[in-house]
Amino acid sequence: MQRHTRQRQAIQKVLEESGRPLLPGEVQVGAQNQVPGLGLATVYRTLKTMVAEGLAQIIELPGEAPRFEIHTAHHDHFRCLACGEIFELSCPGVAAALPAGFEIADHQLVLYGKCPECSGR
Amino acid sequence: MQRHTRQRQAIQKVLEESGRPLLPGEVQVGAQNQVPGLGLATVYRTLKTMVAEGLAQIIELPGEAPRFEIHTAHHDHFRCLACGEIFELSCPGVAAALPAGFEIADHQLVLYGKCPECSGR
DNA sequence: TGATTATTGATAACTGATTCTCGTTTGTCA
DNA sequence: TGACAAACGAGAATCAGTTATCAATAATCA
Repeated sequence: MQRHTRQRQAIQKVLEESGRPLLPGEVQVGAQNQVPGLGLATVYRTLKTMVAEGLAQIIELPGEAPRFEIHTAHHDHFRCLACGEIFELSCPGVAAALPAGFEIADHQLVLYGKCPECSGR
Repeated sequence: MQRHTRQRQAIQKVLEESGRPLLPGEVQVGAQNQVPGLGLATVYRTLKTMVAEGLAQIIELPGEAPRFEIHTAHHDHFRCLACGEIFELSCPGVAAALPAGFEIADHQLVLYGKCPECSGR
C-alpha cells in the first residue's frame, strides 16, 4: 500500500508551488527545506511514481535533462537565454500570447505524428 | 594544417546526401559504405570540427541524443511516432506547409530569448 | 621518395543522469 | 504499542553518449 511520507509531501509541494518544470536536483534542493537530508534516489523514485499516477508529467527540452512538473493541459515553454529560467506558455497563439517583455531570439518546434508512409496503413 | 582524408570526405558526403539530421552512429554506418572500418571516434571528431567550421549544425530534439546535419537556414522538424524518422520542415507556416499525408498527434515548441527581467537591462 | 606530423582506429576512461542495493527508518493497522 | 512492510538514505552500479590515449597509418611537402 501507498504510504504518506514527509518526503513525498515535500516533493509534491515543491512541484505545485514552483509553477514551472524542475530538474530532479532542483526538486531535491527545494524539498530539503522541509526535509533536510532528503536523498536524490527518493526524489527520482517519487517523481517516477507521480508520473505513473498521472500526477506529474515529464517535460523534455532539447539538449537538456528531463524536468518534472504537475500534470496540466499541454503548454509550450520559453527559456531565457540569459538566466536559463523556463517559463510556461499557454498553448494557442503562442507568439501573440507572449507576455510583454519577452524577446524571442530563436525557437524550436517539433511536431510528432505519423509520416505519410506510416499513416497510410 | 588541415588534411584531406577519405574519412572526412565520406562523413561530409553522408550528411549532405541524407537531407535530415543524423545520429553519430548513423553517420558512421553511412560513411562505412565508403570507408569500411571507419571508427566512431573519427565520426565524433570530424562532426565536432565541422560544427566549429560552421559546416554542420547540431540538432537536438527533446529527450534524444544530438543529431548532426549540414548547416542550413533554420527549419523545424517532424518526428514520426511510428517509424521514428525525422523529417525537415521549411520554417514559416509550418502546419499549413505540412506536406499531405503527415498527421500531427502532438507538438513541442520551445521559444528561446530573454525574459522581461533579463531583457529590461 | 622520405620525413614529418595530422589523422585514424581501437579501446579505455570519463561524464552526467538515473537506478539498484541494502541496511535502517517509519507509516500503518491490528 | 508492536509487528510488518513500504519507504528511505547513501552510495555503488549502470547506462548511453562522448572524449582521451596511443600506436599505427597516411596526407603533404621538400
